[in-house]
Formats: sequence, structure tokens, C-alpha cells
Amino acid sequence: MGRAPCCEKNGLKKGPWTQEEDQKLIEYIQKNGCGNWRTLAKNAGLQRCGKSCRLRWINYLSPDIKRGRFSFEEEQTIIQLHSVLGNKWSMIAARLPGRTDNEIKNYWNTSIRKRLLRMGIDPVTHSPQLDFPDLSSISTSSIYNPYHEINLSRLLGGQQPLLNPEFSRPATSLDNCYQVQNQLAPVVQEISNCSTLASPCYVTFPDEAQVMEPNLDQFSANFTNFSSPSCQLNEWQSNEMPANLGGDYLPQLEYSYHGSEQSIIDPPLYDENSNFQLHNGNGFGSGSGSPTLSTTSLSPTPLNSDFYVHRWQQK
DNA sequence: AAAGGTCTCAACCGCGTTCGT
DNA sequence: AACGAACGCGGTTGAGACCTT
Repeated sequence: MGRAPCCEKNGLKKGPWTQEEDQKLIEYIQKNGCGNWRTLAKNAGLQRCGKSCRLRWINYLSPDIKRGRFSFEEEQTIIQLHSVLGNKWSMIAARLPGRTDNEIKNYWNTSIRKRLLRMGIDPVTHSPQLDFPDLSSISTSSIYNPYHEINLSRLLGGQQPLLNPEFSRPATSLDNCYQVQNQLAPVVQEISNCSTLASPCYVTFPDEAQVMEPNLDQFSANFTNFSSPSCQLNEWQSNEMPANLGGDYLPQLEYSYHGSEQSIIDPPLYDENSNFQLHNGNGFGSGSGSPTLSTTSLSPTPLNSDFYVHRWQQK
């Protein structure tokens, strides 16, 4: 399987695209659609290789692209999907309509990844870095809202060690992400409310007795899909791999309440805006707040430390 | 105001996969 | 089945913007 060079290097332009080139590409695709990129480049009168044209269209010119900052929900989705899928940017992008894999990859590498590292979280495994050099500094650092400090010691209940070795294992499912989100929604809300207060601000956790933890021992090779808007609950909970999903699966975990019977958590719903809707079910959490995370008062650069804080706190 | 450092993101590169002949 | 071309993906780069001192 020999690989041909992506383009003959003779005479083809590289580097930033000009407005004129963009216009040519847009007009050609609007008229003829995109097919063979190599011939498209030639026919559109562009001195570019097909690959370059494709990239320019997909990542920048396509009308489907949503530009602008990532929302809080999008960031949450990225982090959670990354914890399951790893650097499968195209798969992550497939679940964030209007966002390209390149954009998500850039955002991860330039923003999310760095903040995770600063928090002492390994961005690859999503687990706390046990050799994180200065964990104590986290207690007074602004891990959630970089502009307003949050007393993490208090978040962690004061007496508890920051890192519970039990939770150095990685998150393996979106289920527990959503579960944690549900639980911490009131906390997140409090933190976000704090953005208008002088630092430090304090928040309280929901009753820990109601905390659920993933039953990792029960982890099986069951997979399910949540990417399709038409994905229904029974499909989510099915142990059988749906035939039409082409291997694009995410693992399903079972959870149990502390000291009670096992139950399977409802999957997140998929709403029309592509963001996952959180269930307000199963009776966990403080019961005092809506599980839907609000973006309205969050900082411009939130990081979902609630997710990790909670994983550490769980026993 | 200037210099140096850091960040962002569009674009490129190279590899594996898929497709067409 | 074999081969070459094209596609698609993830990693990386580098220019320009922005920030800090």
C-alpha cells in the first residue's frame, strides 16, 4: 500500500488562505458540492492540494460550523467524552454539532489539558496524579473559577485527605460523570454564584450518605450508544450492541447506592441542541437543586473541577 | 513603550484506512 | 487479490495576537 504524497509539491500553495481563495472554494462547493477534493481543487482554480481544500472547508468555511467560545456544557461534554474516548477527536466532534475535531483538539490542548494539569489531574487518564508536587496548594487555588478562589479543603470536608487512593482509578463511563454532575449541580450553582462574591467562597456538599459510586466490579463489556438523537432509554440500557451503530460505542456501567440494591442509572437525554440533558431522577443528590447545569453565571473559563473533586471525595 | 514570554488556532504532516480499478 | 490514489484522523508546528514585566 504505497502512499502517494498528498500533493505534488510543484507550484501548489501552502500557508494561510486568502479571502479570494476562500471565495473560490465556497462558490465552487455551493455550485458543485464537494466530492473528489483533488479534482475539486483543480476545477475551482485553486493552487492548493485537495487535502488543504478539504481542511479549509471542514474546519473553517463550512456553514455548519459554530464559531465562538465553547459553552460550559460543551466543555463538560468534551471532558466527559475524553475520559471515555481518549483523543478520538472526530468521535468527540461527532457529538458536538458545529464543532470540528480540530477545534476541539485545539481547545483541549491549549485550555482544558493545561487546567487539568494545574489541578494535578492526569489529562490522559483523568485520574489524580499521585506524584502531583504541590497538592496542598490546591486548597487555596482557584481551580474552578480562576478569578475567585474556592476553598477546596472545605469542599473536601476539611478532614479528608485530598486524594483517596480508591479514586485514583480513571473514570470509565459517562454514567458516573452524569451521576456526579447531578449530585454536584447545587454545588456548582453555589460556586457559580460565588463568582460575584469576594473570595474565598465556601460551598457545601450534598449529603454524602446519598452519594452513589460506580460499581466497577460489575463493569462488563456492555456497550451502548448515546450519539443518536433518536437513541432511546431501552436502547441505552440494552446489553446488546445495536446493529446500526457501527462499532461506535461507549461503555455502560452499573451503579449501586451505598448499602442498597444495584440499579442502573438512566442515561443522559440528548436534546435538540446537542447538549446532554441531565436526569433529575433516582433520588440522589441533595434534592434541592436542578440537575441541569447553568452557564449563566459561570466564569468565562470554567473547568469542571466539580467532577474531579467529587471523584476524589468519594470513598 | 518595548522586549520577551505565553497563548491561540489555522494549517501542515504523516500514517492508517478505505475505495476504485 | 493487489495495487495505487484518495480520504480521514491525530499529532505537531508556527505566525500572529495577547499578556506581563
